Amino acid sequence: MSDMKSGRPGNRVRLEDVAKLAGVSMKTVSNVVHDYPHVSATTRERVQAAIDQLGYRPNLTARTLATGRTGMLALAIPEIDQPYFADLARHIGEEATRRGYRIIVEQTLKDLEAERAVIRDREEGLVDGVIFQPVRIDTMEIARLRPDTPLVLLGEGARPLTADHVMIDNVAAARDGMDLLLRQGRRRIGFLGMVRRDPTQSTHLRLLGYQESLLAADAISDPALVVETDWFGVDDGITALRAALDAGARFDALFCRDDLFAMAALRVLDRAGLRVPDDVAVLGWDDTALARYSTPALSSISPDKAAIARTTLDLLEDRMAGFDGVGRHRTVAHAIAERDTTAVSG
Amino acid sequence: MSDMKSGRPGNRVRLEDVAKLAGVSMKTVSNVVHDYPHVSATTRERVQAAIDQLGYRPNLTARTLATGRTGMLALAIPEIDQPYFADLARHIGEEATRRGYRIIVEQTLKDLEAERAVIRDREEGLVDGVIFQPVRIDTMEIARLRPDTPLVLLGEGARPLTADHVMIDNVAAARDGMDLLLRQGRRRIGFLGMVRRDPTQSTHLRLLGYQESLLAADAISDPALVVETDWFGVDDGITALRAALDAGARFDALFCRDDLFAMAALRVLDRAGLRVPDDVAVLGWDDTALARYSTPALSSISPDKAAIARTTLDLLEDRMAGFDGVGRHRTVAHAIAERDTTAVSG
DNA sequence: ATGAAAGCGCTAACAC
DNA sequence: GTGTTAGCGCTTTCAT
Repeated sequence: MSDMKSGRPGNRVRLEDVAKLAGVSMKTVSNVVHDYPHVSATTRERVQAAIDQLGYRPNLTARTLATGRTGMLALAIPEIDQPYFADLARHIGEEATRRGYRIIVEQTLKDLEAERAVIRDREEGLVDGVIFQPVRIDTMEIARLRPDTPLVLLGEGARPLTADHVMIDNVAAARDGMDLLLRQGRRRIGFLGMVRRDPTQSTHLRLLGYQESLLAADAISDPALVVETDWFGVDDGITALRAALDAGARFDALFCRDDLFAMAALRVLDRAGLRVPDDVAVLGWDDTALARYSTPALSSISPDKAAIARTTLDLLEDRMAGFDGVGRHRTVAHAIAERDTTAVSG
Repeated sequence: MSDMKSGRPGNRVRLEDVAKLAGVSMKTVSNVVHDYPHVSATTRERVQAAIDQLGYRPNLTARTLATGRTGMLALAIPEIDQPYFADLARHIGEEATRRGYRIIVEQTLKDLEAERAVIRDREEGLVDGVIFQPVRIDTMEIARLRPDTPLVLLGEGARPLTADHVMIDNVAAARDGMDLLLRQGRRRIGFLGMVRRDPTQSTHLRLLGYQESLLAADAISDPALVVETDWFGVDDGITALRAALDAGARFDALFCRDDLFAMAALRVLDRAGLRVPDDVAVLGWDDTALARYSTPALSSISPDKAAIARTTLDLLEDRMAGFDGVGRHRTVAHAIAERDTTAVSG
């Protein structure tokens, strides 16, 4: 009942209070807090007792100011509720916790100004490092800024020479997915999700792999099989695929830019009375919850998200430790999660 | 090429550097930075020029130490990649940004120790407030701790008198969902997802609403219609529902504890050759991406997540402004997103 | 093994 | 309108 003044700061227990109570100097308390070995057992005990009695917790802000380390990392992504980014955040969050960092999530909402803010905020000393999946911002704009804070880029967007980069090999992954479909004897394989004006490179790279595979397999490569969309997302996918079918397009498989477009495919195909996978196989990308839990379960290109998280943190910790070489690009493994939508009938 | 010493802190531009260059005092620079009105135009200009030339950015940590405000909020949730929490994080993140806060995401992974850490960390001055959806931790354990930092609780778990609380009326929402099903003439309505040893109250409350509706409508209330599961998640749901069907249970509707169990229902019903919604209607809870994008599209109880975010921030800002009354409990609106799985046939 | 004191960069009260 | 200065709470040489 003593200091219940609504919990406002100001009446918090400080290092000095502990020192006073224990009858030692601040340095000694600090030593105990940090498990510094050269402290006599009795002193340690006395100090610990004072800490417990007072319920002392070090002020992290003051520590940050004194040490220059915040112990925080920024994770800047377009939208946390997009299944892929939710998965990514989970993995990066876990890996960060494992290594003793906290994560500040910055949603850019695919907005250019918000992405610029991410880059600028690096300079305010709030975080030790930044993990950033840009969508809109230009490579050179990132490169131009002072490298005040370690930065690792994710995805296929901007890739300035000054920053590290983690991604999967989109072209190779697309080819792997296509090869699976081709091995099943699928020949009229459509590409769903050729997003017009996609500010990132991803769509382009995946389409490239799609084309390469088609060429190598002597399968049908027809512009009519490539379904363009106005933008990302299930609704755009539904509209576009429906229009394509109405226009007479026929597929025996759909290679989708991501799981969201694959969900669109499942919806439209179902409405059109086409069976999956018997009439049309469907392959998604990102291996999100959507893929695992849909019926039929969606096969999907599966980036190794845990590896992305590990690699990202590795690179970032290098930078935080002072490494300042030219930007490194790391390619992380991918696999194909084979489920119902590419099952071989029979 | 001057201070390119790898961007390590220490050689950052400080307020004092700006003051020196502009030939004014720190206070004046501070005034300019904060848009303090009483600064002569010429002075302001000169200072701004110095700021731009040096690329000065205020050190947020120092500001925090001086003001006691961090401008950060902690969002502690079980798992960011669970669709409901991803949605929630999106809304809370947007609302927080709107009000000028950043969000630190703390994943507790439904782990008791991690939840305790959340409560303890409040005391380290890292954040101005905490938004916390507990799963394991005991009410009294939360109540016992010093209320050093404003706290708002989410969900139906612990509800100490000392903390504010935001939730939807689970019993009423369950009844609303059941009434929809009953109006359609469904009589053998099952409850999928009676999670054994659910550490939260949610399952219990939803089941309560389910029963109340059944009773009020003189519909069939049969323990065999309540499908128990070992734990949360699609896989547990699939196992449990399959077993129930094998054991002879028959439903014309499934009221599911959440969208994950509803996805399980769609999978199992499909495999069993039962049509949705003609043979069996399915209703989920949380209105996540899973519901919107599945085929058939899942009807789902829809908590007003934007309202949850707004209300939560309102309460938190009250507390941060010094309010220290007894814990307030706010009930937020819910609706039913009606989609294919409860569509009326014909 | 422990203590004293000088910062870390900013804010805000108080002077001028 | 602008300058001085004393903190905010911790870390960290440098003594002892």
